[in-house]
Amino acid sequence: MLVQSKLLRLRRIHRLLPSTFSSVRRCRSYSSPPLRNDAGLTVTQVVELLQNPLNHWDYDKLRPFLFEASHHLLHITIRLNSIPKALDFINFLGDRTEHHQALSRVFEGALELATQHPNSQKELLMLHSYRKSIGGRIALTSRSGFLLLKCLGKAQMVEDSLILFKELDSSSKSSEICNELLKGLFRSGGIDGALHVLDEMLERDSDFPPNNFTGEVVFRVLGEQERRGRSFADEEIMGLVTKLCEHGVFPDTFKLTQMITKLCRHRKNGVAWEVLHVVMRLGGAVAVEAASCNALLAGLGRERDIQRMNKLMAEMEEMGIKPSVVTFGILVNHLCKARRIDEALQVFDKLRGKGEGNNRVGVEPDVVLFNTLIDGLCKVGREEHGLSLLEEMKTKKQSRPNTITYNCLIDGFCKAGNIGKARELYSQMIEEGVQPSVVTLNTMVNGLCKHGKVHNAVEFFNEMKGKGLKGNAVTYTALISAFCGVNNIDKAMQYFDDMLSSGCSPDAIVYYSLISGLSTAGRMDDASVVVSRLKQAGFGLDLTCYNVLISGFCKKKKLERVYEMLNEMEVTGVKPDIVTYNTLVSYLGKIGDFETASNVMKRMIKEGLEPSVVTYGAVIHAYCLKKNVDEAMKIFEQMCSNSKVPPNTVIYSILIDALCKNSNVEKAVSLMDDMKIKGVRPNTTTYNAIFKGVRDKKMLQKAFELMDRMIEDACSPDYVTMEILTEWFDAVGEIEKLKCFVEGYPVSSSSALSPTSNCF
DNA sequence: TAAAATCCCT
Repeated sequence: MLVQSKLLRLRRIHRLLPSTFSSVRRCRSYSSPPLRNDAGLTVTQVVELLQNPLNHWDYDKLRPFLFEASHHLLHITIRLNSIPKALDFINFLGDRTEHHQALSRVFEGALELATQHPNSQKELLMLHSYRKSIGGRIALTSRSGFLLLKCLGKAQMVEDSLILFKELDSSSKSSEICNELLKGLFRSGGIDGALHVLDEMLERDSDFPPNNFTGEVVFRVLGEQERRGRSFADEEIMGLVTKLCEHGVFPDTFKLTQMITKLCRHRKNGVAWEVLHVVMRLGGAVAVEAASCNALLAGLGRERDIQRMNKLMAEMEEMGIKPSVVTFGILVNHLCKARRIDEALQVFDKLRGKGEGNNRVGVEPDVVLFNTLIDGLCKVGREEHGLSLLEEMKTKKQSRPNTITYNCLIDGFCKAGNIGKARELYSQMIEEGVQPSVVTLNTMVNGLCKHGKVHNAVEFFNEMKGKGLKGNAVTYTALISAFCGVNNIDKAMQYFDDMLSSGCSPDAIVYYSLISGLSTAGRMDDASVVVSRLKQAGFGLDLTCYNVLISGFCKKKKLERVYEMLNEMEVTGVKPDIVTYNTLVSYLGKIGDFETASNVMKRMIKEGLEPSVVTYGAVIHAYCLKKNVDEAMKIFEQMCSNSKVPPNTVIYSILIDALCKNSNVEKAVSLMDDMKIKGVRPNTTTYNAIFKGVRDKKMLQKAFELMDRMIEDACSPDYVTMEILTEWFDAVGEIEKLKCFVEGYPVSSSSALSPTSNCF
């Protein structure tokens, strides 16, 4: 009976323990009032007693402390001020009593001493190992559990943490302890364990509900960019946020924004939306500020989700969440990217107070907003309007034009072909003291290259190098593509080497442009070298790159290399598209391998790819090469009746050429008429084919008629046309008509006007 | 400490 009542009393004391944290801290000054046990000894006297060697310790004098006031043992242990002595004390008592509370208190004291130690982490771990070595016979107090979990968490000892947590009885568990465990588990990537602990904390009427520190830990982890171990499932994120908010624990603006940003970056707009709305619903405008909404708006904008952007903006207004200048920046950017530039300008005018309701929002447009608009205007060819905004910026202190402002405008004028204005803007920015960046350099170089001024581009680049501005992968891509474009492959290769030796790190695109240039030039060996260099640099080929290479190898009739590419595509998981199949079908048709060509087409259809006009063209071309024009015409008829893929200019040209070569000029002429009816515009190649046919059949009148039609179609003759017609017209004495034709006058004798009079 | 703007390949 007596023992039982004592135990009960002890348990009551025990329950008070979490609140003794602060008193423990106060004890560290070792100035607690003298406490006396039943044997008349004060705490100070006991501490003195324990300073004696171990064999002088008197258990009987100590005993009352063990039962009457075990919490005094904590003070005594701390005042020993020595961890080895504390351990002696534990061993001494452990040999003499079964009383767990006493041991627990002394152990707690030892842990407190360890936290004071300069190398506290090591000492705490040592005490943990000690406790483990005696089989965990020492029960843990709440404070002990807290200290040990904190240290195990730091040491990332997940297993030990979990075991320790399980050992704690539920009355010793507290929110603080759970938080420490969570922190440790998250630190070592043990999400599953952490979620389990959180489940307990988040239960209804939990003894250790989540507090703000729990929120700190959990929300920080949810917002982290990358983490080891597995990441959270969408439902887990939603569940945690919802339940924590239901317990009144909300993320701060920073963490909420970070969480939403992360979700949006991982293309999880749906979850991001839900998260924000849970916090909005449970916490209201106090818990959600514009920054978090901005993060979601930006994510929605990236996915072009206009509807939800509008909905969120409306909700912000309804809840009284004040939009910031960034909010409007995102909105304007989105409208510009959707090419809805006039709506963007309307929003902008509202901010400037130019529209109706003078600036109700109280947000001044900043540099970014101006830049966004200027870029938007330039991208739709309204660079002059952009220029007027530049002037407006110059008059405002808070939004002076910066490098990006000029970059946008320079690019706009370059793309519009106004290189002169682009150069002028460049000089202007230098005059205004706005520093050009590598983007400025790239924009100018690319603009000059795209307008046939490769030499000027090189000059500009060298000039900038002299000013200490280095080029990057983008600069070299522009130059390499330009030199490939004018078939100066050696120069392109030289720039590629320059790039590598100048220490510029190439991106995948610069490799792609060189591979494409080399392949189109038929230099497949060089292309292969670049491919292996690309792989060495850790990049992979993409679909278009494979297509370009396959096409190059086909032209060189290197079938084994084509198959090599196709195999590689399969291994690396790059799925062939219609372009790949068309290239193959076209090649197989040209070498006359109809069987393989038809197998490839079957596979293409099996893969769910519909034959395109190019596929039909390849097949028709193949039949024509085999002099099987009848079969080619049959396919053509099929295309005409199946309106899904109507024949285009190329298909007509192929057939007209083949019919003419097959001496069926009448049919070819009727196809020309068919084109006119169907509204398919012939090009120079088409006319060259039919001219050859009518020349071989000496159908002079038909030739005149076609010449007039060629002029009507605004299609100009090239050197092939002239070759076909000159000798023939010379022989039949009609060379004057050819002159008229070249000048763009009608020549058909059925014309009412006298053509010759017009010619001279 | 998080949220909006510029340049390159097919």
